[in-house]
Amino acid sequence: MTSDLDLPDDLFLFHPGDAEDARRTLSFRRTPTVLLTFAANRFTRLASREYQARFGIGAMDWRMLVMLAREPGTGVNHAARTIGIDKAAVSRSLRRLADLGLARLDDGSTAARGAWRLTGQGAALHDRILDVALDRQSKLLDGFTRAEVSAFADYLRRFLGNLDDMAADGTTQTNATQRSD
Amino acid sequence: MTSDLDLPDDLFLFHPGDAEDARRTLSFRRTPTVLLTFAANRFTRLASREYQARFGIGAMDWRMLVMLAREPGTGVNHAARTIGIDKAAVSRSLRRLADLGLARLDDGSTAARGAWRLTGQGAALHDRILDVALDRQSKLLDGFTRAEVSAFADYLRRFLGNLDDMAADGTTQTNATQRSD
DNA sequence: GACCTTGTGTTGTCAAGTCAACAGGGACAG
DNA sequence: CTGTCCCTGTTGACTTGACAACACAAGGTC
Repeated sequence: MTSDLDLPDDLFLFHPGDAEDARRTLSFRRTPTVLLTFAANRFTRLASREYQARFGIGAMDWRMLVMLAREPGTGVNHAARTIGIDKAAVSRSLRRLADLGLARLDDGSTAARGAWRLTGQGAALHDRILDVALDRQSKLLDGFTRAEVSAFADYLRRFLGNLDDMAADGTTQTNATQRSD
Repeated sequence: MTSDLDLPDDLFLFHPGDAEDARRTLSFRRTPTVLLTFAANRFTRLASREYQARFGIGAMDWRMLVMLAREPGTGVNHAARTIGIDKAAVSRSLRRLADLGLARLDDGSTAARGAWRLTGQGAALHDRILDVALDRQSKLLDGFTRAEVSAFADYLRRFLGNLDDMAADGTTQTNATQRSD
């Protein structure tokens, strides 16, 4: 609990300089949660548009491709918990991917416990988009040293951990996101 | 352009260990854009739910309260550019806030160029939520030193800057988010 | 003053994701 | 074997934000 000592609220507040009738409120430039939200929204929107235009799938479907590339045989629930979105959205995304011929159910899998994997076509598309995604990311991390990138990722992981703690406090059901590798 | 030298793609890749049929793809733990998206999605969802339950407004409306607290007399377009979301969403949010008696148009402002500000009730609600928001954020930054928080914010700002550059490259219209304070 | 241009705000439509309710299969106790 | 419980996945209703098209006022030019 170092935060109470080291992080006075004042650090994050915007103080109306020449006053008029502005109020004491959040600083946009110094408040991590604000910056985080801005950055993620803009990033997702841009990526979604580009992937849709170039490859015909959205950002959500791309995430599912990665998920299936990483863990063939994944089910809806596991995927939803891993990437932290609703299982309904996952279910619909998988249906889209199946319709496009990019993913399929394992032969032995029932409707109740589906095991999904990429088709050959899906794997090929995944590899193509992966190149683009890495290129985009390298542009977005332009100017970062390797150590800074590591620190950035470390901060985000810790933030996510605290987020899981907070979510676990609020609800009985432990719905915390699973993260591996 | 240090990134090309310092950031080999390999840094971000997940390598299937015991192989089976997993593919080379993005690492979830080490890829900043992935972590960023996860963190922001989960944060917004949790915050939205809590604010809705406790105060009857969503995360979007809360952002507008902050915007109006910071710059009374703001118009739809300026607000949309500042907080980086669509002006249509801003327009509808302002209507909601007006219906709730939390915001109002300046007396002298026309429909075409509206100047919005908080009502007394809106200002009071803003101050109440601000306390909650600061408390939430302090929980989420638990374990961070002051220096780390600064570095975190700095990375996010730089990321956002690169994002704006990328968006500017893609489109003629310079739609970059304005950030002040 | 009439015209054009520009910027602002509103609205219709669509896609995406969440929540809640439900269907259906497995596992397990008796 | 059978009933119960739990877990998984699907679907419908709803909310939110994005995109695009439009209406409209303001300002400048001739």
